[in-house]
Amino acid sequence: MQEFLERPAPIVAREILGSYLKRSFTDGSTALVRIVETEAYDQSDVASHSYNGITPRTTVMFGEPGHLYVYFTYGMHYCSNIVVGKKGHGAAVLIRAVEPVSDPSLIVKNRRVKNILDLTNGPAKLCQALLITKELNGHNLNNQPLQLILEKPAQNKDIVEATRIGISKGRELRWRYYLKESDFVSKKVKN
DNA sequence: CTCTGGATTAGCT
DNA sequence: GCTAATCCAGAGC
Repeated sequence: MQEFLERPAPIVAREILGSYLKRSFTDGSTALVRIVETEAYDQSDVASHSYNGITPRTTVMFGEPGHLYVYFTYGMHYCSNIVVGKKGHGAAVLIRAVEPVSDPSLIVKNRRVKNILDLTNGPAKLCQALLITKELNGHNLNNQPLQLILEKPAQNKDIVEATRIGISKGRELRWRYYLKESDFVSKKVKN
């Protein structure tokens, strides 16, 4: 786990597609989801929160890989990242979309959605569905109540590489990755 | 201290 | 396609 995560963010972002997150809720239920879309950020990248070095917010990003970096944005949303790279590198992988593996009804109650496909197909949506808030900022993903379960990397032919979404700087980097066959990807590249 | 803009989303036109 | 919702981190003074 540590070795896998200690590599550069774009590599981990690509290879972590298909891995699982397991969320345990306080009522005893658990939800299993599969990561289908990610973006990479690191300190050399103007779009990254870590670009200007360690601040109160980015301390977690500069800490141990395998921990969760949760940030609050647009006055109402949380987004989740997995800290990657060696300690001190300030790199992370934003989880942009997951798809439910276990019974979706366990998490659908956390969000009001008409279409099941809208349940977890965005970085803030999946945080809402899995009840991820700043309380979990800095959480070690080896532990309850949120665990990362690594799987073998997907094949290149199943992965699409694209530009990142929602940023104004750093548009030239193609650091977004998603699984071509997933219906839960937030936004696919047009053909 | 003040100001700016954001790794978004839902709902409406 | 457009925009309101709604807060706070970070920068500049």
